[in-house]
Amino acid sequence: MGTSLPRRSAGDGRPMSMEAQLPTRERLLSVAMRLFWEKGYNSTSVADILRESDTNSGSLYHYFPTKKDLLVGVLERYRDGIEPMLLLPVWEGIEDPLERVFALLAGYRRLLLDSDFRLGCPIGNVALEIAKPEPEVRERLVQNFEAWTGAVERCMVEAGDRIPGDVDRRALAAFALTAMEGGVMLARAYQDIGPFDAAVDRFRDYMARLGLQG
Amino acid sequence: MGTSLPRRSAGDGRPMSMEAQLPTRERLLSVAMRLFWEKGYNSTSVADILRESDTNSGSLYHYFPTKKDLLVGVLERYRDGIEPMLLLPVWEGIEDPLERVFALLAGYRRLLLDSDFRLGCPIGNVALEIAKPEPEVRERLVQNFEAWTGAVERCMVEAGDRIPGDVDRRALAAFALTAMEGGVMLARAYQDIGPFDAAVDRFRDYMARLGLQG
DNA sequence: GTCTATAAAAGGATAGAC
DNA sequence: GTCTATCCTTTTATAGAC
Repeated sequence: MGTSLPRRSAGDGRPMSMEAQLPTRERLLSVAMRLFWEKGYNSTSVADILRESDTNSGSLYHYFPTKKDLLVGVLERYRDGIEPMLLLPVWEGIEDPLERVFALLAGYRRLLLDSDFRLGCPIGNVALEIAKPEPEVRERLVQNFEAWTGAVERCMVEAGDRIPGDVDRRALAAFALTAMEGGVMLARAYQDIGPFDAAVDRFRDYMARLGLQG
Repeated sequence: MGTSLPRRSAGDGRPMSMEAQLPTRERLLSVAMRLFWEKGYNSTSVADILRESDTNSGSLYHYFPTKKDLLVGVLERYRDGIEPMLLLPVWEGIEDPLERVFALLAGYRRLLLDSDFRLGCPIGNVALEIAKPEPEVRERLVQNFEAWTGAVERCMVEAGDRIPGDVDRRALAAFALTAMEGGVMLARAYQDIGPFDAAVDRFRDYMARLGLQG
């Protein structure tokens, strides 16, 4: 009995989260993803991660020799989660490719509001937080931006002749990312969704004027 | 003799910088501005600031009871420096208000290139680095963004009927800020000026299409 | 792979003489 | 206002038994 049940008990009175049932390595990544997102990389200590994941130091350093290695693992999970965890939910029931672009932006809007402006883009945070990222980290940041931009670019391509043929789809997708990141930054500083909405409105207006000129 | 000369000698062999001649409080602010910009707030230790400013701990804590107070002072100096230190230099010899907007953006481009992508917008860095800024800090971040946006808005207003009357000048200025911040973030992550140029190009194209449709 | 214990350094901040 | 010395906490990381 109980052979493959989670070996850790909730006997300390703390509520048992879903994270608690994961195997150690996954549990560490899951908790680190959340804490890096909420508090930032530098402001999250290894001790924070050990406590919230109910893991011992020896186990963490068994899987991740340094804190930076843990960040690399987290960035890879963000990257691999863009399709299933970010795009799939916000694109549910939306077929129109251009509507999908704005549904994605609306997802960040929702996140800002639901978190009272504590959560924005986890990649953008790390990108500005770490002044001189080591190559391992920087490469994963770029991979995340590339995956995001690539997905939006495919929407722009699928929009076909609704966008004039001479407009660079890739550049349009990159501009959506730029506007999102800038909008998230300002909304968090102002603690007001206004600057984010303003950025999306300008981007939407740009798209509209592009179309009108086809 | 030597009554009002800087009381600190360069006898330790290190080169004497211009910062070294400032009174203590100014010297601390000057060095902290530079280090927060280069390394970020969290990654700059009080010890770093003391070493680079050749100051004793007691003096720093005499002027700034906590590290956060020092950050507040730095943010106020960034804010007050926007006109004289940022705008005045890049607008030198440029009278056309719309050209001034792009000259400002070109200033950030220059900064990224000259610093090999180590320096971007010091305000944007802090805005994303500090997950839950205390009110004192957050207010100064907003003041910086407001001062920047206000200056660009005045350019848009001065452009008069070159921008159609029904276009919101303030919204246009805010979009310039959004594009700049997003562009700087991506350029630093990619270590490539391409993403920044792409953002400015899209913004310029948007401005052009606005004008054409007046 | 997991556990406890702890090292070793860096962090922000303070005390008290001058 | 400045100086030296130092406190106390937190930090990342390691040792070595199980």
